[in-house]
Amino acid sequence: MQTSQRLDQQQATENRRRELLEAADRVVLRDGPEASMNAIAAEAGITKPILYRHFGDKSGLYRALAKRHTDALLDNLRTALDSRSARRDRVEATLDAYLTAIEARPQVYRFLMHPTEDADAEKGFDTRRYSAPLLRRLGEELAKIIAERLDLGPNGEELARVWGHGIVGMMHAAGDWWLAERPCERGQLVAHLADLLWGRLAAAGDVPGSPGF
Amino acid sequence: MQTSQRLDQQQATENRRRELLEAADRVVLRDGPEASMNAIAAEAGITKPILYRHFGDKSGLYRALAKRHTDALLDNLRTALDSRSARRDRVEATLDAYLTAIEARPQVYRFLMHPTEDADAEKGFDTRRYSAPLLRRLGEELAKIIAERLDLGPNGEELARVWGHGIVGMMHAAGDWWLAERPCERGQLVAHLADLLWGRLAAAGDVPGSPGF
DNA sequence: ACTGCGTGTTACCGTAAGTAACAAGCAGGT
DNA sequence: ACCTGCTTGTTACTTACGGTAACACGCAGT
Repeated sequence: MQTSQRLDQQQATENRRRELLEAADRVVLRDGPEASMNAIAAEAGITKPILYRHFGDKSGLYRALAKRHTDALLDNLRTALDSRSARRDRVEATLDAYLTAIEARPQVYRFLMHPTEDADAEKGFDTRRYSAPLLRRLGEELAKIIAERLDLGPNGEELARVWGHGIVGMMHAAGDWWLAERPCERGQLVAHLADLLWGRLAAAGDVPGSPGF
Repeated sequence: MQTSQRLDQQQATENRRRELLEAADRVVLRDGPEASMNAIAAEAGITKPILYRHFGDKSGLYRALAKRHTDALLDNLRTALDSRSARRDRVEATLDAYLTAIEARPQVYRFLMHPTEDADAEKGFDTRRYSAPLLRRLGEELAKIIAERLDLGPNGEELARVWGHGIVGMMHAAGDWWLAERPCERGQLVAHLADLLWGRLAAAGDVPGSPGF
């Protein structure tokens, strides 16, 4: 009968796809995001056209690859956010989880955050096409959580989305810089960022004689 | 005499360089950051090798181009930060200046924020090579201002740097998302972000029955 | 006249993305 | 047995881009 046949086939190609993604992963981890399709195909023991059949084009492959890692990272962050403790502790745990992840595997992180652009550019320039997909997704995800757990009054939906993207951006930029310069311990960075979110910027005093801030 | 000669010549090549940069600017504004060296050369009415003589390689040209725009943007932000008013007003003015800039010229913004990577990758992967130069520079600049104007106690230097990069990242990510989705007016976005920096996240109440945040 | 230097060219190389076009294995139906 | 259709795989190609070599012109100053 052909229906279970079809299912077998479907599963087979999905397995194949998974294998290819794992090979691509190895190459990207080794060579960075600029890995060529040829190199990836070679690692998988095959040649280019098969990759193209499975993933359409390079950005397709990279999207699939990014999804895997993003899903994994999001899981980590969610469990950190769901720990049963005070809000500040949860926020710090989440920041820490993110920083731990990018510290442990900077190549993956670089790949996710600075992807090679699609560059099809269909019509003029579509701004939404040109942003790091991980950033956006994290932002939306955080926005959802904020919106459903915090009482932000009217306009809360909008506020939550702005905050979601803003916080994720803060975390990303600070993490990026920290990873490059290593100016302090991870725990320090987490504390500093939490302080910022907790309004210490607004509360700080001016330096006497300065034009003020 | 050769000394004034030398000066004339030097100025001449600098003028030429400026012309080339302006041509490159036009192309990048038209075609986006993926503009080819050929296209830029054509726009300037010349051919590739001259570009390479002036700028070394593509990333050299792009660095020069980015510097112009970054300088201009930084000027705007600085004057916004220097306005004589309450801290919150100044912060909002700065956010607004940034958002106005990226709104007015999204192509420039895209070029600055999502640059094509250097990818020489000398030794393994040097993380600091792979980040948007504008973000870093803005972060450092803001850190300097924060450090010199706010009294942050011991560790203030480090705190200021973390905050500088964090705030810039927040502004960037939120702006990026806002530019793509246009979920609200600019003024709204500014207010929301300022609220976040002013600690409203910490102060908000839990939704009753939620796992908390 | 010769030298030096900056401007400009054409023609080329290497590499990478992406695409035919074709070959082989393996179901199932007749 | 034979054909059909589908998936997997190949080789060989095109196109485009970054970058470079080699050469030619113009134009100061000695």
